[in-house]
Amino acid sequence: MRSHMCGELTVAEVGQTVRVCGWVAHRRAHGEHLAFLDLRDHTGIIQCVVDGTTEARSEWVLMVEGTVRLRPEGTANPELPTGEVEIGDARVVTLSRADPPPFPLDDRTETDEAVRLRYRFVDLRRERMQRNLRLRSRVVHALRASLVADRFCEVETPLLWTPTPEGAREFVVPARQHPGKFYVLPQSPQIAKQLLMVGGLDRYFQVARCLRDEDLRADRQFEFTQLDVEASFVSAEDVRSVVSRAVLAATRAAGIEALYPAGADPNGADPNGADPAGADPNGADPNGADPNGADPASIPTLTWHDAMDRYGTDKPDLRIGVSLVDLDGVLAATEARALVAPSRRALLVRGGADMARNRLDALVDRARSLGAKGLAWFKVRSGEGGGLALDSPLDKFLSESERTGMVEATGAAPGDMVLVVADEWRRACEVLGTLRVDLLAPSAGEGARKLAFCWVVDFPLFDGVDEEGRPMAAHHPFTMPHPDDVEVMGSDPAKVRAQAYDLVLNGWELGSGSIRIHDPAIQAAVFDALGLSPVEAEARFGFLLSALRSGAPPHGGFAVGVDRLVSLLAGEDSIREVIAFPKTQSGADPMTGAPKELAPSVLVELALGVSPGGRRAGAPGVARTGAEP
RNA sequence: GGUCCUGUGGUGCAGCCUGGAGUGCACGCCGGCCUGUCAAGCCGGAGGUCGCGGGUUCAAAUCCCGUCAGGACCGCCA
Repeated sequence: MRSHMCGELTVAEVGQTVRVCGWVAHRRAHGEHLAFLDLRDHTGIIQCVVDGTTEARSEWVLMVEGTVRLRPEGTANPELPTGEVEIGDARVVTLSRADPPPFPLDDRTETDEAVRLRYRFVDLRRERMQRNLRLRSRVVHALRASLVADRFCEVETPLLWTPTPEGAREFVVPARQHPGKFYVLPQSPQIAKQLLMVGGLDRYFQVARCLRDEDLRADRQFEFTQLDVEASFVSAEDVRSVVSRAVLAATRAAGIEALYPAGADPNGADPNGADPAGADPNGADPNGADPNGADPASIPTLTWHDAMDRYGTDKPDLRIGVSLVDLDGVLAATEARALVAPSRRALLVRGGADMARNRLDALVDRARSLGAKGLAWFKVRSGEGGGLALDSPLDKFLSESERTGMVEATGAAPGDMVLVVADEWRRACEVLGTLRVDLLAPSAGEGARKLAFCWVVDFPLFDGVDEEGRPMAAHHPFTMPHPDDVEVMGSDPAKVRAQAYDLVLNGWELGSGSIRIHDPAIQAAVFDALGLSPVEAEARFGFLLSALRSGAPPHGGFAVGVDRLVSLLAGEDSIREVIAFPKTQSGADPMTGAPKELAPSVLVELALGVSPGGRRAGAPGVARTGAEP
């Protein structure tokens, strides 16, 4: 039907008769003798010159045949890649007419997202969406190629799975042939992939759809995609190496070569000097000869404890070249009662000394809302005789050695500000860690091309307690405890480290994984620590426990959040921008009108009854749904 | 379950705080003119349940209450 793509016509094609197909991006009619049609496909735009008039309008679908020629002297358009040439003597065939577009398709105006989603089939024509979805395709292809090169085998697992009442709320599917019984859609293929290891698949991966019926966010949809990985006879390092190679291949497929930081200066390095990865976005070749060329060691690893201690979070943003500072030594004997606590941590804010009082008050409020008892601030100024002075309500309680100690420990200089939280260790770190991101994180625009991956390892096995005071699994209940900590599992569960690890990118958790328990005895001990009785455990996970008794290889794995990875690589704040047909925050689809009620006959066949009193029982708002074309 | 922001011709916004005629801007749409434009230009025109309901008021886009929708966040997301 077509001989060329719109965006690929150049001076090399001058003189050729070509046929292109696409949508009318712009029409410029000059009376009865001349009209210009800008024809668009996903490769770009080409100007077609009609000698006469045209009835074509915006977004009509045309086939245009004509001769490529150089544009007349002085009429080239340097803004267009095809701007040197045009299709002359254009003969136009209308393939499809179109209503006027419901919103502008250029990227200059930001249209309301509900309108975009209602007409998503039109929204997807926009350059931004084409770029994002094609980036996603390259990234997923690179991930697959990397794992295949590492001898992994892609296996599909069931979508109609069995309820495993742990963790996220599950989507439920009625079983027509078993009235009153239900399948559920998998929160992840976690157990299935462990069974594949028992089944001798050795190295499995899947680009897997996962479904969780939890409230939606900018970075969360009901259904999302994970690169799911599991391997037998591997160490945690082996798994991380495989995943590192895959995500680094993905970043190269996205056209981003440079990682940041090469070596993080924990204190005071200026991140603005870093090279912002100026790679050609179209230059990456996902089919390159060696999909695993990058060195996985270029992703730094830190322990969970160090991440909490230095960055106040288990998902540190290493683009920020400032970390938290321990002031326990400096303030060991302080007279300042507000700074007496089990732990004192400080955050240096470069140039923060000119922060206005109302912003300071807002910071203190923010710290309190995060659970801190207070937030102390010290503005650093030049003092008498070249020394330094601190400007703070607490300054009068500090000794001279405490002043100089604080300044030296944080590396503060005149014009800077030091924030201090005195509290329990974890709370002090978490509060300052949040302020660190609030105050210092690069904006989406300036930070988008900087990629700071890191691995966080040695997570605690348990985190927090449930309503009945039992410890809860921090990762999931199949995670292998650290071998040195197994013996204290019954006595001091909080001390038990897990062989679990997270991959973090720019302060976002990209995914997590662990070495799994392959020993039924250890699995039983973990279930016991979680307060799960043997009878309960057998009822819920009997098939898994049976598998572990049938010759289970040591194994471990990982899952990468593909939507988040792609949105970070694309520089988008919301994963909805890298998903073709996402749902709104309330879980609706403005295009199809889903979710909808079912005909009573369908409910009868499924042996389902709908109880009255549901919030949308009367179904007002039906008139607003459904963009029937 | 909760907090906050938003809702005004097809699109993006202003108007709201301080009530007084559906007032304004830009784009788009329709018609006319126009032989080198490229976000074409010039002239003219059409297009509105100010999300919805209730209240206050002589009078409500504007103030109050409720509700719906969209968004950000908390809870939640093993």
